[in-house]
Amino acid sequence: MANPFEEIPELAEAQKKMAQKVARTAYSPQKGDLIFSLDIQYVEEDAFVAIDVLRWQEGAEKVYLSLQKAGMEYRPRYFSFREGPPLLAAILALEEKLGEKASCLLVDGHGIAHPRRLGVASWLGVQLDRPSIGMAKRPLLAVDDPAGMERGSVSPIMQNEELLGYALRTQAGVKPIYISIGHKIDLETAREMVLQLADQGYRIPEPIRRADHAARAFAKGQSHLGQVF
DNA sequence: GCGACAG
DNA sequence: ATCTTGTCGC
Repeated sequence: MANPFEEIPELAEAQKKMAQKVARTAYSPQKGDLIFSLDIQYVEEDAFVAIDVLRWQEGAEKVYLSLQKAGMEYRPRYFSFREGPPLLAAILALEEKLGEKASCLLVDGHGIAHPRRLGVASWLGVQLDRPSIGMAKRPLLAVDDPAGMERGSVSPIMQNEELLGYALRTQAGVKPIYISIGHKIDLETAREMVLQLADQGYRIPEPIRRADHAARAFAKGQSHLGQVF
């Protein structure tokens, strides 16, 4: 690739169109709601997907593993077209197996805190028409660090006059993570849920950590941290 | 003109 | 994301 930062007009257009479907409606998690937290490790084009399943305010249930294919090569700003399809396929297969659908998705990547407001969390939320939250370890849009060093401190991710997300300090004195709505949720609820899920002293929310660890082991040929389906 | 951008 | 050793710290 001569220039990996080059825009892809057809996909940029698809992003704008899908971004118009993002709903900022409220979602209030209820005790017992099924939450899927997702991560992928890649070995070339093989996508080793891990889905952490938990019930809100009840606790972790299990991690599931599924081998899928990457949607395309990685390109900056087009991450959703690489990681979205394998996540979507794995989610649908798992919901079929469980006979139950997730109430909300927690995704390792951005939601609307994206140049065209279509990060992978929004892509997935719109595809499934389900509440989703984006949670990234690095910013895509410019943002300051939260002024406060205490757990829960935030600073706004702004684009023009619009609030698109927060840099959120999940633990005192650690680097923030970057959260935004994916679909069918409001930013304050997303912030509260992520903070509540990052309750074990780590910067990254527990269910995403579990998915990351399980996907890592799975990609290395081990599946002892989850159930393959 | 050059550099840089989730995972 | 992945490629990769040792090293520091809880």
